Amino acid sequence: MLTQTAIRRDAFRHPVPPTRNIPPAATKVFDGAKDRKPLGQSIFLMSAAKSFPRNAEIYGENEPADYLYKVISGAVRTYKILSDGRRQVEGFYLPGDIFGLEFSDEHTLSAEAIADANVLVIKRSMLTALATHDAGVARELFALAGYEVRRMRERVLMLIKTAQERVVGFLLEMAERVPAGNAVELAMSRQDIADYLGLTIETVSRTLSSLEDSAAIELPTSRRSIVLRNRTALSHMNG
Amino acid sequence: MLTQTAIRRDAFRHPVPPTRNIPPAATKVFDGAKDRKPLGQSIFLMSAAKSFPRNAEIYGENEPADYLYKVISGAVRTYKILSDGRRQVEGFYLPGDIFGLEFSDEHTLSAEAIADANVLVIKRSMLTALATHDAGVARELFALAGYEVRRMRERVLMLIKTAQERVVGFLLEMAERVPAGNAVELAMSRQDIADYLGLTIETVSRTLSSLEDSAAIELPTSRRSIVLRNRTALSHMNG
DNA sequence: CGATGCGTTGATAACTTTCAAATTTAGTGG
DNA sequence: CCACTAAATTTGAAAGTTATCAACGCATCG
Repeated sequence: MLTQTAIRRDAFRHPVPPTRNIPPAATKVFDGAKDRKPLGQSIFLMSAAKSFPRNAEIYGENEPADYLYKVISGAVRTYKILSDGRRQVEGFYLPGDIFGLEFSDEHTLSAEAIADANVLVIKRSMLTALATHDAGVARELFALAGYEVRRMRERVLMLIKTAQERVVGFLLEMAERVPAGNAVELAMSRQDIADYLGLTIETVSRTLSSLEDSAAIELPTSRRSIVLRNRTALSHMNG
Repeated sequence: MLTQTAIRRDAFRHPVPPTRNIPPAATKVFDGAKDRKPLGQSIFLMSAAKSFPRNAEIYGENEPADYLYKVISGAVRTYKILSDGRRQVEGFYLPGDIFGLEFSDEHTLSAEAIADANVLVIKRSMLTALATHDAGVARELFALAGYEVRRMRERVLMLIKTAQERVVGFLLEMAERVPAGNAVELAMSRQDIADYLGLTIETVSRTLSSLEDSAAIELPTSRRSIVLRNRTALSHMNG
């Protein structure tokens, strides 16, 4: 919808940050992962780079799902708007994360850049073709699907819990995904978090304040940062 | 844990009910499904049959995930027990449904028979081997993972809604999965439903009563049956 | 430095859970 | 087939949690 920069074909030379210790990837199709190889190792070799300004739409629900994406920098959210206007944020994607995986012709979610984002893009038809001849690619695609399933199962588990447990779970999740000590830099707004957790922004805010009161976290003036003060206590609160 | 009958090797001759119009399966790995082929067509050709009495454990969390299962008759639930005793039911599996798909070495969920159940069982190592040589098997496994992802996404969407929306969503889901007109025969108890929807049994019961009061459904004396009286109204309530 | 939007806080209402008890169904044995 | 027991479900009342509506405070950016 909004701007998007030109597509370049030099993905090989892109300063791709080392893929973080994301999901364990399966080494054999449908086999358990013993070794923790980063995901999407060979999937994005032939990709193009693209960038999106803050709040730009990357793809929309019901649009053809012709590409797979990998975040290089910035952050992305996928979401769905319900008929009554509620928004459900399905996931946050940070550098190294892959998003846009679909199993039918159309996207079932929309994707937007939370902050200015650079992403790698690869055509799905290309991947399909590659997977036919390269077992490694097929394996990685399967591993990707597997990672998605596990992530979703954790998400379901989180959504049946109380507000405090959800917020704490979110903080711990983020702390794990952005390993920068105890200072967690959040790319997303409170509203994003609320829509991700199925809560209102007020409840998220109140819960954070309450966590600060109990000395479990600290809320610096820079609102997008949260410092974990007592992980043990937080883990305990996580259910 | 409980009894389990002998394993037979004559799965070919088993009166396998026609796979219902479950998930659309991809025809090409990572490709959208144009044709709606039933899932698990070739996966269970080499399977063994096994039966489990009501409430018997089929597998437990943290046990090695060495098999994939397909329901022939009866019903199965997968679930997880949280540290504080809460139970989260992850899914219900009816005849034709496949369960037990995992992406690591161990089961992340437990599975139990809701009613006396006959299931087909196939070794995962066998599938892995088959998939290496048979692209059809590999495709089906990928499609299965894709179906799981979509199911989970719908589940997440359901869990951010109100109690009434969840219950209505559950009823419509069941009506779709067990196409028997408007009389939905539920295999599971109210407690199972509650744990599936992240609600208490009282809330589920009250919501059903309320739906009956508004003439949207009818609750016959046989408690495991629910008649949908007004699907339009129900769909409207579904959000 | 002031507008502007994001985030926090307060008060109240709505919803869901909890605790308790009443009903009803499914089984069992006579 | 009926009475009886145990289990499941429903219903009621009160408490607890989260949402809603409203106002205020405070970063961010022009």
